[in-house]
Amino acid sequence: MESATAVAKLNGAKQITCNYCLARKSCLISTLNTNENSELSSLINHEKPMMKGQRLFLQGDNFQSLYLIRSGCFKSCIVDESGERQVTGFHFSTDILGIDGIDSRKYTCEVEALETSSVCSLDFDCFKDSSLKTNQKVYNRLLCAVSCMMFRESHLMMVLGKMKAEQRLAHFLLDISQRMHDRGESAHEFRLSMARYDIANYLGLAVETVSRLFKRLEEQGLIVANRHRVRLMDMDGLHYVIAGGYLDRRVEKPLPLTAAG
Amino acid sequence: MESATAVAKLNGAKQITCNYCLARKSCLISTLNTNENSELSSLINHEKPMMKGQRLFLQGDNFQSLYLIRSGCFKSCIVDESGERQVTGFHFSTDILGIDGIDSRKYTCEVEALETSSVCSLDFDCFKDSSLKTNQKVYNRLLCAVSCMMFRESHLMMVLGKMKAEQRLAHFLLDISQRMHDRGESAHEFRLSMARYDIANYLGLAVETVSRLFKRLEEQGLIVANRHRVRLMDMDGLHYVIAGGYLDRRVEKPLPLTAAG
DNA sequence: CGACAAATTGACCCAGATCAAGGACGGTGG
DNA sequence: CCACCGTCCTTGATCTGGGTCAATTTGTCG
Repeated sequence: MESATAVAKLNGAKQITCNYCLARKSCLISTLNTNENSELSSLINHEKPMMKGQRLFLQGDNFQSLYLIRSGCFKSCIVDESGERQVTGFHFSTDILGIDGIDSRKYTCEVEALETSSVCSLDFDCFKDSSLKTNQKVYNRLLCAVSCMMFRESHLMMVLGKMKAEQRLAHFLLDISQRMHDRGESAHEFRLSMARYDIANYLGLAVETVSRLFKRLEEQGLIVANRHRVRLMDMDGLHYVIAGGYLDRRVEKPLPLTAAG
Repeated sequence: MESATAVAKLNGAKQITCNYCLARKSCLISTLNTNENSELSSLINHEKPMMKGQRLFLQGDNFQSLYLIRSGCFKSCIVDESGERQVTGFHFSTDILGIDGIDSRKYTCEVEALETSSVCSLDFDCFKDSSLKTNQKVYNRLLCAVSCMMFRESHLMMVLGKMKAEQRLAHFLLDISQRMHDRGESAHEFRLSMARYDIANYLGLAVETVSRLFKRLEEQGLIVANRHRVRLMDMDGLHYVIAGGYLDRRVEKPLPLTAAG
């Protein structure tokens, strides 16, 4: 309910510096920020933490800032006329939010914190002017980030367009795993902050199906899942599932030997 | 088969100028190009026309240029390990191709002409340096174009994730219609250069389903379709279908009047 | 005109949606 | 600390949209 850009306005949290930011090593602008205390750093607003369920901005809000995720987890979704939501992505530390608003000057999706999270905001116009004038490397990094997101999205189309339910979930898990790894966390065990409902919506499946699939992957010995905690036991196996491998293996029930054998 | 960046190298077609380009009015750099004969214009390479089936670049090719579509129609797709293709988009005049390669310096999808088409190429590094130094408006327009593409893609997720087959096709037709309109062509009647197979793949459906759906939409009096030629008869009706409206109306068979009426 | 690819149409069936009940958690208040 | 409640998750039973297989039909191009 807590609307949107409101967050951007209650800036009194300026005491936080980039120096201890966990996302610093792969932040859009951190590298420059540490070396030369450039004028860019004055554009960064360290917002105060957001609670689970709070929205960073709503679809249709006026675009003003880009947001860099410092910690936590967000989901983005678009809402159609009838109010139906489609989850379009999950976002972790160092991801950039709000790029969709650059062209239309309105955010075209809404973003919600899935757990206690924090972001830095970056007034886009100031950022643009400043980075174009004084530090073009930063502007380039933005473009690279975008290019990278497009790569991710096109692969998601493969998932939604061509894969079966079990493959979709396996892909989803490996994708999260990879992103965790990229952030220096364990690729084998992590927390899934999002609800089953969100995963289902994101993958274009019913919640019940997702639930059954978690069970099935577990029966196949590929993962161990308990609510939000997930451990990947057999990454190769998961890759094999995506490639169309054993679609119905049960680990504990090998086929009984028969006389025919 | 005709590989890739090869096209970029056979540049002897420099005699073509932007002045008569059909895509000029909404080209990434045309506006500047006409006013001041900026140094940007020297970076634009008017490639010679491509034949149907020819590839602009392949997945994995080294990234060097962005391409602006002058005329024609392209499809982009990604290829997985097993060689399966997923169509990720269709592209018309003024669209920009190759953005996906900026980050990784490799094109991450392949692009193929669906009919005789032509493009301009733009060496990205030169373009970047030049536009950052002398004309930042252009660089901004690139970012806007990207932002715009992301908007399109997120909506596509809605289509693939939540919609039923008939809704997907209706959405697809209206999307093409809108883009034709944006380019100054008829929104009500146009040519679909892509094969049914490509549409099916793009929408995550079977070819047979697409075929049946074209028929169904025709029976409902919403469109008239003959192979590659399509006329939208009832745009509101199509919107209604997307919203979940009449899922099985037959136009020529109204319910017979009964005594109960 | 013949041959090959694209599109259509029909018949059948299964993955996954939907409907309907529980069960397990997490937060709140006593 | 426990009891209550609402929400999220799981599990089972049933139904159906659309995938798959197979057979024509229609274009298209040499």
